[in-house]
Amino acid sequence: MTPLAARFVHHFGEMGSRWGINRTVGQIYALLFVSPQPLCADDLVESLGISRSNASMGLKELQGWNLLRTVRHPGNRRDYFQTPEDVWTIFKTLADERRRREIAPTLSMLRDALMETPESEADRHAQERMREMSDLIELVTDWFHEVNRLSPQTLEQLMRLGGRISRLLNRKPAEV
Amino acid sequence: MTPLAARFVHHFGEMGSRWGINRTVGQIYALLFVSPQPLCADDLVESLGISRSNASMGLKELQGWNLLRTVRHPGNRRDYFQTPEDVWTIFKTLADERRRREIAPTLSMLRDALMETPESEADRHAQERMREMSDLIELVTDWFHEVNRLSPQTLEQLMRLGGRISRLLNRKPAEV
DNA sequence: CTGTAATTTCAGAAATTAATGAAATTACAG
DNA sequence: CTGTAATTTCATTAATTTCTGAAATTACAG
Repeated sequence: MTPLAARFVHHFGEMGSRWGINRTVGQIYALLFVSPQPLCADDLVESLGISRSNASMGLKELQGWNLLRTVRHPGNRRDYFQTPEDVWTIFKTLADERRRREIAPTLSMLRDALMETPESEADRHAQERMREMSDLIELVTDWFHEVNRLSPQTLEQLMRLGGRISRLLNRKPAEV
Repeated sequence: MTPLAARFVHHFGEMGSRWGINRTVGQIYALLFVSPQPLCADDLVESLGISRSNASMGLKELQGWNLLRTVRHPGNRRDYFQTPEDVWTIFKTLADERRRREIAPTLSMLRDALMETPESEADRHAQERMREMSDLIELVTDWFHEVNRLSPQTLEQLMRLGGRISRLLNRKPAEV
């Protein structure tokens, strides 16, 4: 690994805990992301100085996130791994997976709680708050899900528009 | 705490680790969020069965995220805490803080790395990948930042539009 | 098929993170 | 001011998470 790549890999290791992944998983993904060719588990062991089993678990974790592509060479029984070429693909996958793991369970809990008949004034108030949270989360995640289906070009167009979006929205409905 | 509130609080405790906060912090915020009135540290100690020092540290952590409002009653030296009334405010604060903590450091590292002169073909490729990542992150976070400044009404309008946004974007530029 | 290279599993060790209780500090009611 | 209620700090303990090495399993080259 060159010093440049090492800095990148090191940073991903450090940030890992803030992003809800462990150091090794962060480093593995960083290394695969900047690598010019796919790497096998033993490459990771050597470059990152980790155990073979740790490499295996890290790769499995990343595969569970749908963040890896596997490549096989005929006449060689090793698995080689790479990240998707297109960074938008990575971004969308990350967004989808985080929605599934970090938001969907909460939405489901909220829906259940909102079905209950409140037993007291305190419950009534709690349900009101939960309703507000539920509506907001649903609105934001459904929107994100929709927008995530747009083509990278349309998405970029939308992003570049930024806050000027409000001008578009303030036209009269018939125009839209 | 009623069973309904307890379920909500328990869920936030469980999800804490996925969200990058500890169990106690998650539970404190959940309890304050559904509580009809502001609570003091000792209320949290009693309701959550945690130590006084843990309550203090949890509250400090949440204040560091700008997620709490403090209320004081004259003639009483206790601090009372509540969450903002408007869930959009909470959402925006969360988004801003996460950008600052989880994304800004990476962007800064990428900018530094992209200033370096590549020493090899591998470095050249690594920088190309970092450039792609940097551009994407910058585009998305700047956009998010802009959109976060819109009024809750405009924001809701945009969200409700969902994927139909592409129709608006496909008009000829002069119209926009 | 067979032998073995490659991967995975998993129990325990190591490292990290969270929570407690006692002591120190702060801040305000009287 | 003063006394004390309230909060914060911090060293220690507890809990959790991560990592390793050995053993088991898988899968494919020959």
